[in-house]
Amino acid sequence: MSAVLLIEDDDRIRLSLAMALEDEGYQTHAVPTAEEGLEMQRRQPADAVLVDLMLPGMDGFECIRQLRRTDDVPIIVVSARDDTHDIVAGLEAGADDYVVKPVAVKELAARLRALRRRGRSASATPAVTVLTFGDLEIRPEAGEVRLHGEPVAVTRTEFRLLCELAEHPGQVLSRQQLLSRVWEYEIGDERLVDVHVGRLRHKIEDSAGKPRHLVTVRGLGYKLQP
Amino acid sequence: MSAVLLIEDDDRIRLSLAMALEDEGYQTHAVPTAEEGLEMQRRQPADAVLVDLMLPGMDGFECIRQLRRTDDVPIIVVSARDDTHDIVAGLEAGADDYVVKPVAVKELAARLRALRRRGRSASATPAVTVLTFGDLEIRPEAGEVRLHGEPVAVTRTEFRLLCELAEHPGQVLSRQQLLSRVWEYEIGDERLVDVHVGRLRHKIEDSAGKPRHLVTVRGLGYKLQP
DNA sequence: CGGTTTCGTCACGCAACCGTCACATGCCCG
DNA sequence: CGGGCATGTGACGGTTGCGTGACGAAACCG
Repeated sequence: MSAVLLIEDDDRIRLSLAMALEDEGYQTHAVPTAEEGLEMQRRQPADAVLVDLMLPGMDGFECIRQLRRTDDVPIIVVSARDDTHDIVAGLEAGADDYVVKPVAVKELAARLRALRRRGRSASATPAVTVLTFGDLEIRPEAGEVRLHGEPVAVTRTEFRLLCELAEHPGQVLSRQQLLSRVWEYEIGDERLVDVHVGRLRHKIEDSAGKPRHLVTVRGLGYKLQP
Repeated sequence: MSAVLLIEDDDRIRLSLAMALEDEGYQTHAVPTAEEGLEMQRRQPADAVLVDLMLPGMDGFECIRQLRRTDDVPIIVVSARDDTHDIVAGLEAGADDYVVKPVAVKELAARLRALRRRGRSASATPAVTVLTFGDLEIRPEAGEVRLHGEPVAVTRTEFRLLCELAEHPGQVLSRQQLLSRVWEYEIGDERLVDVHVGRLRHKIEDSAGKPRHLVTVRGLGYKLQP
């Protein structure tokens, strides 16, 4: 599965294209402006970018140039304008391909595959597994936790606790189990777990009062909701 | 200067396109059949191939597949047929791009440049792997490190440390793992790693206080961020 | 042989983290 | 409705982890 970022201001086209891409098996993020697209790509890089040229605010050409300053991601221009001048300008700005709307999604998918084949191998891409719980991402090998794509600072015990829960999604783990697996205490104060769960919640929950991920099951323990 | 092979059966198009490409600065070989094209590419490989789909004898699809068996050269289909089915089939056969006739030579040239930018395929360039982490480049074989394109003087242990981290981008490596892989100490003072990391940081980070690449993950170890 | 670079060790100090406790809050059930 | 128990939370030392500067030994190089 690969992720695609779609930057297109026309609501109808954006939504329908996004849905069509999802159907083709692409995880799609769609935004209406170049600014949002750049922000998105910075926070959560996609594997390919589709960009319209005529956008409110920053236009597509400038968007491509900005992207190219830091990113080697495949870029396809998807524009209604079909004159040679625009095509050349788009490609010269740094795009890899240029298609004219309306375009069949099958064709887009084929062009994405062609680009991926060709794709640069040199740039370093982390090969880390990601455990996803809604807007919460956990990368065990990277020692990293992200909420809404933003890295969250988590301490070592909190991280181990979170990983332990994440390895058993939706399953309740008792305080005793957690003590034993995270702390390697066979006996100890179970309240210790509460404290760390509490601290963790403030970091990975939008509202610590009403946790959506790290839920307590009264009398039994805690679990991490998918 | 780069050489282009044009495979197109229509005499008028072939000749006019070849001339136009010459004007754009491409050294062009134009042939009317797939068989001749393959022979040509075998004897005198061009840097890019333009191929029509409807050809007498072997058709364009088969021609592309044959080419791809031995050659990683950029291929652009130049066809009169503009339906999705053909486009997808052409790209799936191994082409990198597909344009519909009539096409402006300026556009063709821009697409060739875009492909060349992306190019760098295994067979085209000698494999000097370069690991890129934003503005940081590491060439293991060359024993070279560059920051913002500027070479940075790094000692031998620092270099090996850096390579070890770079080979696992985004992954946390513990001090113990680093000691064992870089120093081949199975036991030893883990603080040794800290010291070298610290020294390395002063060289490859713009601000050693707030490292952007060589990040420490408290309680776990270090990692190199893409 | 003298100077320079690199390496490993050590000690110090700051900052972050951890575990404990005490208290507040909320939930269950009679 | 109210007691009792389970859980949340805030504060507070003690501890640990990490960055850093200094130093001597070893290696390297002219």
